[in-house]
Amino acid sequence: MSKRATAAEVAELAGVSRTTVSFVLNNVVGMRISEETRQRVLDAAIKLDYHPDATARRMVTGQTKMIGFVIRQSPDQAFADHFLPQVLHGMSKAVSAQGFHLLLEVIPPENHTGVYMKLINERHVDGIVLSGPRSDDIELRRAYEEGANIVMLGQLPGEKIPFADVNNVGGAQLATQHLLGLGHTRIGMITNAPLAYTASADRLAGYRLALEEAGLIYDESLVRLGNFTMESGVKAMHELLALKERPSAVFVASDTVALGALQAAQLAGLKVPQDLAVCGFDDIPLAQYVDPALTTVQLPAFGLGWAAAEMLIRMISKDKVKNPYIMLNTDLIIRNSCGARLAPK
Amino acid sequence: MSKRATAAEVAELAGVSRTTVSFVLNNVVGMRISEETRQRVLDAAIKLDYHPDATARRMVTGQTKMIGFVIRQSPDQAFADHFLPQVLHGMSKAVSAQGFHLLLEVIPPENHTGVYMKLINERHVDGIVLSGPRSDDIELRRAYEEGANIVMLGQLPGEKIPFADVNNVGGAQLATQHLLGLGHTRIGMITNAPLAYTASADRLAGYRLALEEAGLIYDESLVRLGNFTMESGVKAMHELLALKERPSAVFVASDTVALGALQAAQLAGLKVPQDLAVCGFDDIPLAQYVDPALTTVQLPAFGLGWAAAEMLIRMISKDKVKNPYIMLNTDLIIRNSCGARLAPK
DNA sequence: TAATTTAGCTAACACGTATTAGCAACACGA
DNA sequence: TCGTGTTGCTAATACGTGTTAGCTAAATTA
Repeated sequence: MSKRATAAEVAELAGVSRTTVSFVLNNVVGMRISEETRQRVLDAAIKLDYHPDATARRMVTGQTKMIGFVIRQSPDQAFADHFLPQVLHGMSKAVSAQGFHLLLEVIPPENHTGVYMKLINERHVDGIVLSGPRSDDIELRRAYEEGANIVMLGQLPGEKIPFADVNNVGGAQLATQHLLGLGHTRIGMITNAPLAYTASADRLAGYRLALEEAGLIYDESLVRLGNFTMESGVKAMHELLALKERPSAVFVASDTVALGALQAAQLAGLKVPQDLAVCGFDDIPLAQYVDPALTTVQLPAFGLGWAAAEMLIRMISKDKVKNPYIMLNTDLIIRNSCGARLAPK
Repeated sequence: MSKRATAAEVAELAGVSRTTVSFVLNNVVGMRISEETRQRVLDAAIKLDYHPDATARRMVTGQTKMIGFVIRQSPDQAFADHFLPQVLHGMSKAVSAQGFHLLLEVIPPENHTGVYMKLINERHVDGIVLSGPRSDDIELRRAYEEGANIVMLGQLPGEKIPFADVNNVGGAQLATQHLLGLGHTRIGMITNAPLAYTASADRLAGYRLALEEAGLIYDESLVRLGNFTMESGVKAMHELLALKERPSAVFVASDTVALGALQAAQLAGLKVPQDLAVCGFDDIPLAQYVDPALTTVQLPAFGLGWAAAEMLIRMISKDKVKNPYIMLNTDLIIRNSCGARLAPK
């Protein structure tokens, strides 16, 4: 590797001082440089293939121009999730548009939290986006209180830390309203996860809200809990179908769980959507390929990543962030499993 | 944000020199420090919540302890690919095991290549893993010749640049041998992409090799070209089935294309695998959910990421890399579409 | 002509660390 | 007493840049 050229060498070749080189190459305003000198410097820089050293620049500016993306989940889980790539894409776009770079860090939950705090403490980055925050993370809270630049992906109830999240309530409402609009009055629900998960509780709340807005009463006997897996969907649907007055539609707050639910319904001899309407949540890639194609709620994954990174960079730049709590809305993707494409009842 | 403590402040509090602080905190061997002094330094560091500044450390060591992962594809494409998350997972694991960090950079192909060379030129990273290298990338070649630490994910024919790649020949061979072992003698093939793509040509070569090893002659009329999409699979399969002597099995060198092929076969009234055996390539998540579940070749995505990062770090550390050309083998995942689970013919 | 401004540039400092060379005090053997 | 080690520490330098303060000579003004 040929030795790197420094600004000093450029200065020498151009016959000027290092300061002048800096002024020319950074286009510093207010500094009087003659056109001739400027050209000499530029020529020298090109001739020596000079590139300013990012580290030295970091040193003197005090800015790393880097943000960290910390994934605080089991790697297997985080990387299996189709959601992640799109979030990354959004972050990448926002970050590079601002001349920043993206540092990716995966911290298994069992690891001590200090591991990712090092990113901030040792000044590897100017701030972090934290995916999968945990409520028992005391170091996170302390870092925030000490003024660290942190944006969470997903919210922690009762915390004031800035976040970007999906409007789970609204999304569930959307799905439920859609089913209501198709004439269903007895609509079951299977959650995506135990209610300890904020997203899960919110989706249940959205379901309930839609029902009550429509003048229906919320009936707890129509609700079952899923836990991320297809199997939990099978079990839950099985129970719902065993009710003496079974629902004519089911909102499943997770596509994966919905796949299990679909399977259970078909196993019970029901045709979807003719005998039973089903609506999912997440819009996983698989959703459009299963039979019947799954009507579902699409999450703004790209937008979420983009918004989180954008807000973080604003915070770093000391720009005013009017509202550090971002909620992105969802879209309803209508396919075949809900019956909207059949003749209306 | 409370002011950061520096090593100098720790030194003052402990009543020693800054040098001593450095020796103690870095456990420098060969330096005689009395137990009492050592303790005083450690206490002071804790009391001041001291964390060494990564930037200053980079400055003096000349190492960034960072590697860049450059994705030189259209972001939409790169992030839609299920392959990426697993590769990232592998890299993340290798990288953190060596005390390195991972910088993620997405460069759309239309962008000037200089964009990612800045990562090296400006010393943001010690080396890069390049995904989706292009043969017309002259800056890449020049950087390599100048001694830059670069590992490619996937190979560029005729280049000496280190790479980690999947053994596409071997994988295709595996799939074809499997079909041969089931008694098929007239085996068609649909490629994953035009043959200009190395991976595509390699998979075709593996197919041919397996046939010839089995004493069969390679028949070009049984081969069709796919181009990444389901639609191309539909078309190709349609053509193969229209042959007057149609194949009894088809090896499709891409699961996505295979989905289209499956669809076409079923549309033609054929039952898979009874009437036609099909084998895919890639093992996309969908593969196990379609009906029939797709027999396919699984790529070592995690291993690929891990190996590439690992090798790069070795190069950076000036460790001898015995063989800078890594080829990882594939696994055959036997499901239902090939007929291996039926009674043997 | 003297005083002031201005154009065009540079000297010097700061950022926070790792590391080499060396210094003072003391112990020990001859 | 002198030389030779050894223990425990420190002074000083280097890394490559951004930036403030200031300097010289020429141009302008009074």
